[in-house]
Amino acid sequence: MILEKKKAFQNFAAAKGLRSTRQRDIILDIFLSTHQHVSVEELYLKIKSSNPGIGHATVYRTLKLFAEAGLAREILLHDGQTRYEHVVAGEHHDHLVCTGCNSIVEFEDETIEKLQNEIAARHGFLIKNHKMEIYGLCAVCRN
Amino acid sequence: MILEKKKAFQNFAAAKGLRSTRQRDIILDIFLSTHQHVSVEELYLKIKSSNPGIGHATVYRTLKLFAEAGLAREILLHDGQTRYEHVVAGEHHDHLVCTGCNSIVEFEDETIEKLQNEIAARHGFLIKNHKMEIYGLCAVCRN
DNA sequence: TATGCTTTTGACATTCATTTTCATTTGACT
DNA sequence: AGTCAAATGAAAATGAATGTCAAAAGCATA
Ligand SMILES: [Mn+2]
Ligand SMILES: [Mn+2]
Ligand SMILES: [Zn+2]
Ligand SMILES: [Zn+2]
Repeated sequence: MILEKKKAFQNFAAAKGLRSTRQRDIILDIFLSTHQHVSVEELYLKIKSSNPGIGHATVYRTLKLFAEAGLAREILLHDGQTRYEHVVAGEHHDHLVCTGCNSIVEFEDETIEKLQNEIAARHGFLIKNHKMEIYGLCAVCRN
Repeated sequence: MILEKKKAFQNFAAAKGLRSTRQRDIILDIFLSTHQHVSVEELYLKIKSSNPGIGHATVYRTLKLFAEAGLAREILLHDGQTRYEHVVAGEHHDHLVCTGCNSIVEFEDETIEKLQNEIAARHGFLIKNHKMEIYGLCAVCRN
């Protein structure tokens, strides 16, 4: 799965005429080894610990590339930090976010997705993407 | 309706021991006279034109109060600006956002709201709020 | 392997929304 | 009027993200 993603990025890079660089390899490795919903800063720090040379700007730039390549999805929750999560081909999910402990639970709901399409159609919208987040307290934090 | 909101803020302020100030009155008046989904900056400029003395910080602080008082809802779209919209008691809606012309269409969907509650319950979450935005091109911009 | 051209990088500066600071002003109560 | 905490606003600070640009690195070609 990790190999597939590396392959996918290689293909994307080749198609776009991007060069293969040590930095991009490292950042991809570390991103793929990371849990879901990493903030750019978290990732940057993790990268720095093994590769002190890599700069802030490069991490930002490279994550945008991953998103463009379809490997990563940008997530904007309400903490002022951009996060990225792994994209699993053909899958989609939304998020339950605990405002107590910041944990995130993922969920999928076919019916909601279908209703979203209907709503968009009814208003003549052509959907590009959507976001849906439910904020509240998780089972642990509500007590 | 405007009077009710002013009353509601008075009550909120009284309950919280907040003082009644000229600035808060002005900001509330202008907020209530404003169309939906105003950015803080837009509101600030509108306020300044009639009341040059009022500061940036006060507008930010006061809008947060309105949100806390239940008069306003903070809306974070993806343009880096915080917006506020009017809250109509007992009503809730979500947004279709056109990435072409930045227009916003509001919609309500009972079924989706119900499904959200079920999902949260299934995961033991206590919902505080949620956001759902569908991004795409409106009927005009898709052509 | 060396050359030449172009992309990429990273240190640093910059931007921009929002928050903080803090001296001054103001509201509310006596 | 006097007291005092709350509120204000100008200016500075913050912090995420982006822009700049000289130096470094990739890659095609000789
Ligand atoms: Mn996720
Ligand atoms: Mn709205
Ligand atoms: Zn929690
Ligand atoms: Zn449009």
